[in-house]
Amino acid sequence: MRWTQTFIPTLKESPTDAEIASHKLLLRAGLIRKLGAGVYTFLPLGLRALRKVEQIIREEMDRAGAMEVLMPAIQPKEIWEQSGRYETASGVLFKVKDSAQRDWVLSPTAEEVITSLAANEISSYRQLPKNFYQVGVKFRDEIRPRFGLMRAKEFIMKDAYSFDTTDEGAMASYHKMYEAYQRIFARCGLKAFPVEADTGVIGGNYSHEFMVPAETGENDVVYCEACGYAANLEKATSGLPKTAPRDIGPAVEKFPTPGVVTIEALAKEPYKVAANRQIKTLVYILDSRPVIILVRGDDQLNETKLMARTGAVAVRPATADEIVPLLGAKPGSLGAVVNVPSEVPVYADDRLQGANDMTTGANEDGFHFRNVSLERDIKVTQWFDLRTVKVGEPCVKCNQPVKIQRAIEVGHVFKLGTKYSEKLNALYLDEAGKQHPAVMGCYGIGVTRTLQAVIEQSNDKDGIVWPIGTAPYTVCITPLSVKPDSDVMKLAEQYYAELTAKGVDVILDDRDERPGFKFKDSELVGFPIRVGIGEKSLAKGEVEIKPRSGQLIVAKRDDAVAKVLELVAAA
RNA sequence: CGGAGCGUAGCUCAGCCUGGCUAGAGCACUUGCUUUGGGAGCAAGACGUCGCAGGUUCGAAUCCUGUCGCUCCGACCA
Repeated sequence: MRWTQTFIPTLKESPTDAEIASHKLLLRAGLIRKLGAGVYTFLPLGLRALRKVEQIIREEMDRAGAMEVLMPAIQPKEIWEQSGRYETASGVLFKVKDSAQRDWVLSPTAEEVITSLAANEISSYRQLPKNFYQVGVKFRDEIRPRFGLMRAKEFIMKDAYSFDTTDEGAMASYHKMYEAYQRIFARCGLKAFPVEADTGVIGGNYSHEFMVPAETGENDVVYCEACGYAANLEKATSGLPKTAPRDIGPAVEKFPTPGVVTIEALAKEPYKVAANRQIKTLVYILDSRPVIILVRGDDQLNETKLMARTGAVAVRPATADEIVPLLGAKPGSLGAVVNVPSEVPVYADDRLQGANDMTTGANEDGFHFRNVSLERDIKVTQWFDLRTVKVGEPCVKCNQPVKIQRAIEVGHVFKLGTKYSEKLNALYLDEAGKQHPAVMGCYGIGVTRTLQAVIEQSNDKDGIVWPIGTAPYTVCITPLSVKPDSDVMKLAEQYYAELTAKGVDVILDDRDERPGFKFKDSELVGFPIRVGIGEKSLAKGEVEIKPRSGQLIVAKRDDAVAKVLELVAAA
């Protein structure tokens, strides 16, 4: 491709709405343009990079035995109601009506469609296992689109769905995808690693996310350098011991605490109750039903765990107006010792199990109880792991201190089980003629997000530093004179023809611009290899090869193509 | 949805508080000349419903009301 024949609108300054490096560079390097919040046009260069990522994904999915299909992005409301997700995923579903007032969903994912297909087309164990995938546009009614392609209303996703006869088969399918994902991200030039993950409204019981470490990510990953344990903070547990029991008096004791409504205030003079000897009492509304939640004073409730443990679809903290009539006191004086309505369940964090000598609110403004025993004084409906892990806690597997890292989620694999196949009747007959639901898995990769993650991970002060696998063009030939009959331009044309014939993606910067301008542009866009041809060095029979991330190489004019091919092969 | 902020040329922004003649700068763009190994110089030029609607006023980019869009923080997040 010749630079003058494509469209690469680079910007010296970055538009104000870009906040993070990768978003700025996507705009500045002329890869994308914004149409509206979370909605972007891919320009020629951006589309080429996107296609590279897609191509890698297709090759690895095919290699792993999956088949490509293409499913509708417009889906009837009914199948979403059948799976139950019309309600549970309601917050992010794009819902539309056609002119006949029929309801449709713009697809955020395709479990319903593929499972309907399997229900109709697959009837025998002889047809299994199968894994279908597609690459296409997905929609999500993001409340707040952010960071360019990272969190958009419309994006490209690769989604795959496996069907097996048995749980073991499903695990095998899962692992094939898990391995394919590792290959895909490595080929994209990304440092991505798998972590244990929550399954959210997709459902299922086993799941990993593929994370790219980045401070601008929207996830926190807990990991242990000693043993390799890694989990999303929403899922992670640690090896902290339970609260140590002590010798205590025979009964709880009420004491006045006027104006004290925080853990911190109670920890100070004159009360001096350490946070780890306090019970934090929270009231939440789980699917419109109030519950009391107890965690230790120095712990934070993890709302994702709360949803996962209770199966709730929507959780939110109760408001003060809801709490007062329920427990008789305002937040800050709440507890679960007395005055707990019998229909309100009490869920307590495991770490409080067996704890005593604790202090908690008395459900009376301005009063607390001390000398509280969880066992003796509180009727706990159910114990759960509900707390959020903190940096430095002992690893749940090996007891070494864990670390926490921000990260971008680029892929997610789920073992779904039979949740969808049961609801949508994807049944098969086994050898004995007995009917079973297929055991499913689903596997997503955010393609556009992956592209941006590559840029977020690979850039410097001058611009993007494309890994060779995802670069829109691998080589940029930069003649410093573009006069058609000049030796410089003739050689540039020759290199262009030779490299193109060898299957290398080459762009020839044939713009009649000053050298500095062209150099800056090629570095901003980030082509992995630049071949510079100038009159002065050519007079000595030399040209310059500049890897974007390495030292300048001076090559003889007749060796340059071989040298470039060598660099491409080595990458 | 709660909080904060911003909408003026393709981009970055000034002007608004304290209303006043013809709405500005830099970059980008067009033409010419010069320049030619790290985002050139000079000259000339083109580009604006000042987000939109209404109001106040002799007069509104500027003040008021409404509305739409965008950004950030929070909530949310397959």
